[in-house]
Amino acid sequence: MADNRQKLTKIALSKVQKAGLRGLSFRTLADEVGIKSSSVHYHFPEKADLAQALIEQYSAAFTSQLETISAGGGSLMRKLSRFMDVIESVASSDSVCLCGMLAAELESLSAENRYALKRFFADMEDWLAREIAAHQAELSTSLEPHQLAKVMVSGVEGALIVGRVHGSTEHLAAQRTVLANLLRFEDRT
Amino acid sequence: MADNRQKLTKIALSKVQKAGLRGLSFRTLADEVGIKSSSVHYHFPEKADLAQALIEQYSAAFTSQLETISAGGGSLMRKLSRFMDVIESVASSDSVCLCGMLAAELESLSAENRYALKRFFADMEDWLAREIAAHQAELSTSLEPHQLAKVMVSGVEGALIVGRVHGSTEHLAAQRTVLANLLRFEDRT
DNA sequence: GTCTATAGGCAGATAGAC
DNA sequence: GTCTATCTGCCTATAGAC
Repeated sequence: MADNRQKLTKIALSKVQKAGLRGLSFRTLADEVGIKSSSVHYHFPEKADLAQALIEQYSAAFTSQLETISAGGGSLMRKLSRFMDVIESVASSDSVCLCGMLAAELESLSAENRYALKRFFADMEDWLAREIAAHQAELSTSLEPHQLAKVMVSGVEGALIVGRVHGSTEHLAAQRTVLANLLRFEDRT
Repeated sequence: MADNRQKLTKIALSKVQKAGLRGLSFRTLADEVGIKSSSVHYHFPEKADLAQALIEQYSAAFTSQLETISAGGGSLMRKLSRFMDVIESVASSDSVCLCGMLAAELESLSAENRYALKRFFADMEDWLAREIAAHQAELSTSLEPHQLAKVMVSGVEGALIVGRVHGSTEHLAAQRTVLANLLRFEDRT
């Protein structure tokens, strides 16, 4: 089937979010799809090609969700709350953010993989900074939007990784609470 | 030499902070110390034993630094700034926090390793929460100390991992700036 | 697109000599 | 404590048939 490529990326994404790229072998991946590892190499010649496909797919889906949030309008509180919803949705069942996981494995990634990773984090930061700047009047702080955005990016990635160790989502929840505290007004949307 | 055990943990620590536990092999580790891999197994029968020694050593050193900060007294700003100094000192040269790295590799760790990891993060959080609670009057927020502490733990771990992707310490610096903004008074110590 | 078969390498771990 | 030697297993990747 031609859609085995899709099955591969789908299963691989879930596996890498749990065990990392190193924790995924072409053999076990092939087994789960019901083909042989050599067939996986047909779709993705090298492991770095699979990783690249995962990052690009994941980034595109993420960006698309952020655009939906922007288009939905409303207060900054509403937007940031929905941003946290998106982050939370990837945290289920022993998984962390794909790119947070790969960032930990940075040393074993190809140059192309690394560049795509950089872009993912930069895009997230830029989106946050843009939204914050557009709603600065709602903020109870005069900190630079990009400073706040950097803290948020670090915060959610760290919360996913550390939270998983404790088997809880309390770190993400704390992130939400502190975030809300930075806002001058309550959510009225 | 009997102190080969020390050499092993020293080199292993540095390697794991860069490449992860999976990125370290008994063979290459042995090479760097100038012995054979079977001799490494003499000191650490299984890889999990080496990991355990690393976590415990790292945790003890970290705790000791936090105690020094507490004993030094001064304002909360001063203490948190020194806390950030400690975090920054592990960030040099493509390294992240040992426990942040291992947290990403959680799925491949032994039960004992996982428990030691949990304790590391819990201890850091408890220290932060304790200091915050003791200086609550200096805070410009009424958030729960443990909520703030969780955000800081997530924040610094995430900043190390994400910052490394960009080859910069800006994420850690942003953490510092936002932290300072939570404080009501300026540093007068 | 998928298969069989395999090359070639590296991993963790152990046995037994010294 | 360290060595040589080796077992066993897994990995990425490729060649060539179908």
